[in-house]
Amino acid sequence: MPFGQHEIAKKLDVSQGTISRALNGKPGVNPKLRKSILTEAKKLGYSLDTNFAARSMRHQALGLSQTTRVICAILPGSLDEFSFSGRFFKGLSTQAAQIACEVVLITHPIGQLPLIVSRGQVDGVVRLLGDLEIASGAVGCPTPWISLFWDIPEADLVTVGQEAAFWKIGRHLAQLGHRRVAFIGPEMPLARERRRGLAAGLALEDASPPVLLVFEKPFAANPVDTRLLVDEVLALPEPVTAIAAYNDYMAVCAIDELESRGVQVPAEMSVTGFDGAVPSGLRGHDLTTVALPLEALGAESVNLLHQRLQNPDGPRRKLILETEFMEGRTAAARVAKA
Amino acid sequence: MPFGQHEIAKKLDVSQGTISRALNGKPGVNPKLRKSILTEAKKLGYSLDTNFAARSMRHQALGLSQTTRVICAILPGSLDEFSFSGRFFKGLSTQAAQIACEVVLITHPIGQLPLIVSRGQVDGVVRLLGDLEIASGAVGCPTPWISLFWDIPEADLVTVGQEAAFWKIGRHLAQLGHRRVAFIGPEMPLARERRRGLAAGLALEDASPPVLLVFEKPFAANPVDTRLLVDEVLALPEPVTAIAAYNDYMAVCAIDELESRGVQVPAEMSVTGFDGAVPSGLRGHDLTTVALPLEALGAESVNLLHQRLQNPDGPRRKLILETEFMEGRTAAARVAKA
DNA sequence: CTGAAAGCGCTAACAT
DNA sequence: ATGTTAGCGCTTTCAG
Repeated sequence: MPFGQHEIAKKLDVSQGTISRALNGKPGVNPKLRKSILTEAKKLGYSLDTNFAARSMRHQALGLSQTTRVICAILPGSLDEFSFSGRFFKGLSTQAAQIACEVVLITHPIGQLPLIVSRGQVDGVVRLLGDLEIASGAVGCPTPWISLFWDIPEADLVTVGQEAAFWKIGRHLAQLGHRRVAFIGPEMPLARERRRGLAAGLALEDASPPVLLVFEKPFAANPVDTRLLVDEVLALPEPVTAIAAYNDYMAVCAIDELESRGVQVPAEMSVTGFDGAVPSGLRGHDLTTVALPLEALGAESVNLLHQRLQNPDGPRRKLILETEFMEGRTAAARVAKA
Repeated sequence: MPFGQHEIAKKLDVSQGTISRALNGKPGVNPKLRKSILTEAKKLGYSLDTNFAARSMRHQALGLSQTTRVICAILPGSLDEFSFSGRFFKGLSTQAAQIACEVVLITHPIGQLPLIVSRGQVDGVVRLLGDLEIASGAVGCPTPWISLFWDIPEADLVTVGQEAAFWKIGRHLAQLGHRRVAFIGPEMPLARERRRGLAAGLALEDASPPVLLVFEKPFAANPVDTRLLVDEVLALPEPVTAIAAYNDYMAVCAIDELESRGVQVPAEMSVTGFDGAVPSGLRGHDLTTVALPLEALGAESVNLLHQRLQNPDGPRRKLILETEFMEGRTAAARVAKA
């Protein structure tokens, strides 16, 4: 069914090599002949992409640049991440268009790279690793790639200031009068950065020293573990008045658990999140959180990747973007105890 | 930088053909030798995908099935569609995993197919065409493909019952006492189906005959045109009490316009949408609408595509799924005029 | 300006 | 059981 340059060559009674020259815009083809070749190719629906495999094989043989003009974004597969993915993907696609590239999105088939990546059909990859992959350490990639949020030695990094973001949350809670706060999250380096910022934000000078209690489990960013952590928080002999969650997803799960146990949010317990990407199935919570600059993260990822492709041996780069505090309705002023 | 089977052959001092046989699991290789070949390949990081281009070229030469195990979903590029895309993509990916395929998502580079499609790097395509493409009629595709919602002769169809869905909206509005209703939408075949269902739903037997006023413009599913249509509706000498929009996006835009002109929703004007995919930037409206079965649409698209790939010359198929009416807070009972 | 031919890595048919 | 070879469609070099 597919056909090649030979087909056009036969029709025009020239050699197949000439067709190649004409289609590639190489010099040394009679302008008249070239025009008729281009016409015939269009008529037959032939383009140099028609037999892309052969072409790229030949390019490889000649050590040519082998650029595919395609970038692959790999994101965790859970539906809950998709309000994240939407705006991020928009940023990726828009910026990619600026450098004449396309972006394809794929949710991660765990434990291995997507086929189009392992087959070398993309120039580069932008990737948000999941907790499990970080833990397993299996993060190879045959092309240059950008890591989102996780600082991986072999990849360039695009992230946000974690400490600064949680400092904003801490300060907000402090201003609301909260002095005993629980942090719930997974046992990960990112969680450590976040609670460090939180502690700093809580430590406003003109208030009593804050108490930050940390509740962490290995892979806690799921409903079951979040509920367990919340239960632990509620079982404290001396209660806290606020829970700062590792991310919005955990915050929403925590609110569910609190409400199901009869604890009013924010009247009896303030809850904050992080990332501004509340699962769409759980609307209306109007979470107090810190929003990620999702479009910018996408756009800058493409920028950094592009620079890396231009200069494969350049120094590794890290880009840290700013976050924005979002006041919602899940954190309120601490009420004095009875 | 890339290397081939020849590299392994040299290391083990066998012929390259034997490497090929071993890696492809063909008979006629000494089990011991095979094992050492597999081990060496793994050590060197070689797989049959390493030089995918050469392999698929050879397959083509032999007329083999040429299956890439990759499906491409092409959706309109606007951010506003993404709450749609998320659940739909989830359905696609989940079902694709069942047939050992991967799905990549790409937002549409207008006027041409994505590179991975035109290069023949995917087995099939699932595609939601935009208004403009429908109008321009340029819908070619080198692989089998599924069209979402739009009935295109050359593709299988996965859609929902448009008339039935709007019948539910019409009935709901009728039950709330609305007899004069405006439909706003683009000038498209789908819009005609929708308002036909709407008219039927409004025509409850035990009520006065309804009046359905139609306001359509060529490509009206955007904020500017929606506002203009709403203005036209508000300028009617004899006012309507409800606006049924072509989709949720137009409904949300319409509500914005109404509120900016001091018209209370739903107190003074009821508004309904369609598709259950409210743009995430415009939450909290709690739209009265009909929800699409997005996961099912995705899953069934993959199913149908899979069947088509199994049986390329089978009859064209259309799959029509059911919708679900969602009572929200933007449609209320008609209040008696002063 | 154009044709002829080499050769990219792979698979399978044929030879040993 | 293993080695050898043809040839997929393409780009480029070398002849003419």
